[in-house]
Order: sequence, then structure tokens, then C-alpha cells
Amino acid sequence: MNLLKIATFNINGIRARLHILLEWLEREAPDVVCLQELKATDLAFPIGDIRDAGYGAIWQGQSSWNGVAILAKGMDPLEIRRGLPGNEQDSHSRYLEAAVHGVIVGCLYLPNGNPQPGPKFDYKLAWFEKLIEHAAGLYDSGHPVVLAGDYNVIPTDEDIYNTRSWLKDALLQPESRECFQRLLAQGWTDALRARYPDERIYTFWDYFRKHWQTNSGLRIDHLLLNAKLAPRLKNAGVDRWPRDLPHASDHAPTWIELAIDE
DNA sequence: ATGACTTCCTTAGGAAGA
Repeated sequence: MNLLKIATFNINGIRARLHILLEWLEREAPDVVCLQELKATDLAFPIGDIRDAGYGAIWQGQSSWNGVAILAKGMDPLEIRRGLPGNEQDSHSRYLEAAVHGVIVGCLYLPNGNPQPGPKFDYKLAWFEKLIEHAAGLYDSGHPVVLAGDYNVIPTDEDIYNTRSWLKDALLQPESRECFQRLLAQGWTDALRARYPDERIYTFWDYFRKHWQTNSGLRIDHLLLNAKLAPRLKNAGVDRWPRDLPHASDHAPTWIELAIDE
């Protein structure tokens, strides 16, 4: 059976971690990659190295912070939109959407929202509302759709090693979780949770307190599938090995494999 | 606990991440 592998990876600075991205692309050969936190301007995006690795790309950069990209093996993604509808005044580069290998791919970097309460948390929730609104149309578009990215939401207490030191954190506030649940209630399948209903799955381990070494992680990078795509889900997982490399991102690549119609 | 660790932007230290 032919499989299409789609991954999301918060790279946390594409220039500082280009060697990790290239090593991972070569070893895992994903067909589609959603990147977040480029932390680079459009001009600084390393498109030459990415083309040399066999990938086409579209990207939405920004100096210092944020920034998203979609990579596709052997083709250029066909861009559908950049930024969410109704968010034209938003100066942050956080959303790209493209048609790639027969699937509509939304690549998102949802605002972190800390500290909360405060304006950053308000911005997170407002951004989330725009996403929920746009996702409803995508869900019913009649096309296979995946919404992949760093959602900056820990959906449940099963998605964190221990809530004790995170209780005030924006990632698990009831408002953040309620937004995520309302998005899921449109019908989306949380692919990693569907594949592993009862296991602890983490996609992020912060740099503090030896959290990687003690597997004290969070599950905040998600791939949501609409009803057209969910029946094709064959496998899902997290590539932990890039998190263990020197100068690693604090996130690990998170992926799904979909059956392809021949 | 205004912490810890890391990058960016720029070369000393603040902002931001989660």
C-alpha cells in the first residue's frame, strides 16, 4: 500500500537548526512538512538547501519570531491562502494553507498566550476563534483536509506528565481547552489520540529542569483530519530522535501516514 | 519563584517561548 506521510515540526529557529531539519528530511523522507517558528525573514529562508534536499516550499517569514512554512517532496505546494480570514490586520506570521499531493494542508502556529490573564492570552483566544470559524468551512469543503501545527494547547491532563507546575499556564487553561474541544466538535479527528487512545504521547519537552531526560513532556503539536481524510489514517507517531540531537528544537516532529488511492 | 534554558538581534541583555 502506498502511504502519504504528513508531518508537523516546530523547528524553533530554522537557521539555527537547519542541520537538524535536513538530517530529519533525509532519514524520514516525509512527503509533506508543516514548519512553525521559523524565526527568520522571508529573505533568510533557506530555500536553496531545502530544494537541494528534494523539496519545494512556500513560507511566510517574520523577523525574530513566528513564521510558518509548508514543504512538499518533489513539488511546489499550491498556495491557497496566507493568514486567516478576518485576520488581515494580524502582523504575526502564523497560518499558511496549500494543496499538496491531493490534500488541503493548513499549517498553523497558534499563539502561546502566556502570561495569562492578559493581552497575550486575549490574543490567543481571539486567534483561536478565527481558526474555528475558518476550520468549519474547510471541514465541509468536500476536500480531504488536515490542520497541522503547534496548537499551544494541552487538550487534557492525559497530554502532560504532571499539571502541578503548569496550572497557571495558558496551554491548559479551561478557555484554551474549550476552544480546542469546540474545534474537535466540528468533527475533526485528533490523529495521534485516535491512533493511541490510551498512551502518553508527548511532542514537546522544555529546555528546563532536564525535562527531556526525564520524559516530562507535553502533547501540543496536533494533526486534525476531516471526515474525508480520517478513514485514510493508517499510522501516526512522533520522531523522538531529533529531540536528542545537539542543539535540538524543544519540539519533536509529529506525523501521520495516509492511504493513497492508486 | 521575576527561576531554570535557548534563540534572536546584535555583542549586553531584553523579549519571547511554553
